[in-house]
Amino acid sequence: MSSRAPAPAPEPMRQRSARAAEVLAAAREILETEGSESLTMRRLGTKLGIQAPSIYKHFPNKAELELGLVEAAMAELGVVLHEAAGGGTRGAIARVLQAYRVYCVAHPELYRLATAGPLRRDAMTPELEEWAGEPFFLVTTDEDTAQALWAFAHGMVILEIDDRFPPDSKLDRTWKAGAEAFRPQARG
Amino acid sequence: MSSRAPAPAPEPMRQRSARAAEVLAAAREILETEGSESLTMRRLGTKLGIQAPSIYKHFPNKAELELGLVEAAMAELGVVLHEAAGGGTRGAIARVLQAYRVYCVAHPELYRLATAGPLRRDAMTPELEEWAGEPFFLVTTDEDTAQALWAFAHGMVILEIDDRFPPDSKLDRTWKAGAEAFRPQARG
DNA sequence: CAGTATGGCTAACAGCGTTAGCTCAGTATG
DNA sequence: CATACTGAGCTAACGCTGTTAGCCATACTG
Repeated sequence: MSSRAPAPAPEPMRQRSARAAEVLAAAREILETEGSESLTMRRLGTKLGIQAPSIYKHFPNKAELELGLVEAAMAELGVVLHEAAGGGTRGAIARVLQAYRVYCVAHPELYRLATAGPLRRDAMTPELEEWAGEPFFLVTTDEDTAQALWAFAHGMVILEIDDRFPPDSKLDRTWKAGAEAFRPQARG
Repeated sequence: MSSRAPAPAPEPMRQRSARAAEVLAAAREILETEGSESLTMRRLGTKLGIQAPSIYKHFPNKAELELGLVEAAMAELGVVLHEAAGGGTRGAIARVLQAYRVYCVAHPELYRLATAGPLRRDAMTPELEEWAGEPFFLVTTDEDTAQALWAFAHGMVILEIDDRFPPDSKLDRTWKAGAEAFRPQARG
């Protein structure tokens, strides 16, 4: 079905202290501008005008801090995808794929952090993941196809980000081929 | 076209000293049985009955050692895929996908190592990557679809390995939905 | 005013990849 | 045979990482 639940609101972000939010913002800036290898506790401390151990007054460990970044990324991506999924069934799959690509390629380090390795569902805001992925279900006819479409999108993005495709690849065409394959009706 | 080059032989592996091969084998065993976090120079040295710095007599650095593992994985995967692609066009896509899934899920740590982050093409055996991916071209009608199919397969595998799908997912059905979507003819 | 939380600090630890420099066995060469 | 060289091990150490312990000042709060 193309209409499921009425998009159950983006989930209230886990509330953090003002200083913790600053830490998170600084971490995000380091990650996005200098890469994941530069996101160290000491580097982060320097950016905040603080010593590294002081960060532990705001986050119990680095994993928890990264989890904050991941949640933010998933929330943002969810918004983008829901916007793309809304507004008519006509070409909805292509729109969602396009939105997915644009957001993820614009935030490669964040996306890699969010999708590398196992997901710590226990520690995450419940149902945030589910909500963010919902648009894929909204634009497909069944949930198997929705998951397959998501896998395609993720594969494309991560391979594009990591520069894994052959150097002369025309990725616009690859995305189009994928969107075509998943189009509900017979293809041309 | 479904018939391209006649599968240009699996590439001769870069020749290494006997001891280097032993190091590589030990590294692989650690990686596959204990996980990537356990693959440290000191742990590897212990397994070989050697001190960590001695490993540098055989490999210039850890990255080069890992690259050896990646090459081995790609060669093995290439063989598996070529076997699956051969033997008739009937259901070839499904067979290649199945082979991809079986091999990668059986070697999750190796696969993650091989596909995480940018690929160092300069240091790799030339065309090994191309050859390993060739089966996707052999079973599709055009190269855009081939790349899209590969992206789907990679997305599925990496998400499955990292346990990223919702807990109750029936992944057999998801794979089937993907194979169905990429089937050359109109779908049922 | 006393007490307690907040948020900094320094010193330090274990583990990581890696380098420098030594040694010793085996082989090849004069 | 003696010499030199090369391969492959060793220890000590460096700089980096995340993290802990313990100390101290400031600022609310009863």
